[in-house]
Amino acid sequence: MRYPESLLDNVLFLCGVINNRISRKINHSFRNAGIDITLEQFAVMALLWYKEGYNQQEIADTLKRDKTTITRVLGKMFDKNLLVKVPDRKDSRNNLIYLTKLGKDLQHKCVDITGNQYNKLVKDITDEEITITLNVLNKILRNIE
Amino acid sequence: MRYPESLLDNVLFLCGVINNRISRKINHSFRNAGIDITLEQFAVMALLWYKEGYNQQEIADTLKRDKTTITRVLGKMFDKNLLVKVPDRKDSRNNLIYLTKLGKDLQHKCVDITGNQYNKLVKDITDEEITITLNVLNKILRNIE
DNA sequence: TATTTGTAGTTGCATTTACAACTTTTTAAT
DNA sequence: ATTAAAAAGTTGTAAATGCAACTACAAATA
Repeated sequence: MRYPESLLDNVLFLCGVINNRISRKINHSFRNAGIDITLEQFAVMALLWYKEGYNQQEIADTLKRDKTTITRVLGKMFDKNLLVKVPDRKDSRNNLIYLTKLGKDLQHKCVDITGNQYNKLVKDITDEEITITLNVLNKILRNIE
Repeated sequence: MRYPESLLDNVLFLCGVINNRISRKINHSFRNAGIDITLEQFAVMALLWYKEGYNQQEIADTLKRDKTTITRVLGKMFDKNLLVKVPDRKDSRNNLIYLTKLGKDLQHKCVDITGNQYNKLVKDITDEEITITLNVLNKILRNIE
């Protein structure tokens, strides 16, 4: 039994706060660079970096969000002409998602920005520490499910 | 330069996902126990466990949320008669926040539930691993600010 | 003392998030 | 072959979240 006394000794609290703070920070960086996109929207673009043509459910599963969340995030990205939705001929339930030219251009700019931020965040942390942390967080994630 | 390739090798992604999943899980536990409260509302109650009479800004600072967020979370808790807002005589800008009888009763039930959940989440993780993880997360948090 | 600056709180607006309930389409089972 | 079950997507509703702009009050300064 080791229930933490202080919030900053609580892994779960820290995860929540880091999540909020990072979102704000990166959203800010995007805006400063004149890029009208949010971190959540970027997460979709980052996925499509490796492979295009996912359907919405696959995107939801990979990003570990509810599919209704993805419906709405994608909706905003369609409106901004970053993505297109192509009906799947083989299974008409699926929407396959592709980047537009505009989406691809933005993707590159955003990856630069987030890569930069990431390096700032993990400075003065050793590779070993990161490895252990990743391990612990993945264990916690498995323990939730 | 070590920008992670997979999402599950990304501390920031993991923090976000863990945050979402935990919220859902604990909100579910509360609902199953017949408690009409959310994790965020519980966070406020947990704070007041140690000391009552915080003002809203202090609550926001401690929970690392914007004060507008706190205004609204508290609003829902006032509606449910969990908290009361007392004007500060010494500085009439402040609202001092106190638990009601109902709030205190719920507080106890909720602490049991979250304590239980916490122990499940960190099972098969050593104290040393937790310590390192806390250290890393706190470093990241400082690097954001 | 009067004015400026700072702090606490609220409201309008937008985004992300999920659950419940629904439609449409596909797959499985009887 | 018809029915039942599962899967993909959307919409309604609600909570948490933050930013911008605002009011009200307090503190500092000129």
